Amino acid sequence: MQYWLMKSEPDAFSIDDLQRVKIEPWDGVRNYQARNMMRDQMKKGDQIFFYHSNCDVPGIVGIMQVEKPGYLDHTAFDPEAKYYDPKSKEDNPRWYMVDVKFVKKLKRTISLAELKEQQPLEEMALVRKGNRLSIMPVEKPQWDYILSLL
DNA sequence: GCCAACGTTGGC
DNA sequence: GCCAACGTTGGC
Repeated sequence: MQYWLMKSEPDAFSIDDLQRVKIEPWDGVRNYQARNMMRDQMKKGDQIFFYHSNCDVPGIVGIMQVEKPGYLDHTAFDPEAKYYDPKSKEDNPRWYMVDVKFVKKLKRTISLAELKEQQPLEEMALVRKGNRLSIMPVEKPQWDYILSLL
């Protein structure tokens, strides 16, 4: 069992959206590090923090889990799609995604500001300056510590 | 292989 | 809306 954190802009797709649809293909990721984690490392049942970025109060808002491990992100082949990538070919696909499933919404947002105050979390990529990775692994002790803040 | 230019992310 | 920090692209 591994633990992860995935970012989404709530204007585009929020924890409430996930609660409504239950299962969502996490498409549109166009970053190689994130791609590699989805394609090679994420397993069904892995637990994931849902993080709201680019909003009034950025932070962790819920928990989801991997429902379907890495598979082709077909939206890269579609010229009409927002994240169309003409360099991703069907015979040599470049991008992958996973399906995620709603687990729960936290009773409050654990804000980035609060996370930055936590000494046990200072090694987390999330709180490091300039971090832009939209998917990152979370260590089990960090996962437990964050939940203990609730 | 270097690096300038450009585009994107995301906090503030 | 600004801008720092990155990642990508493409000329050389």
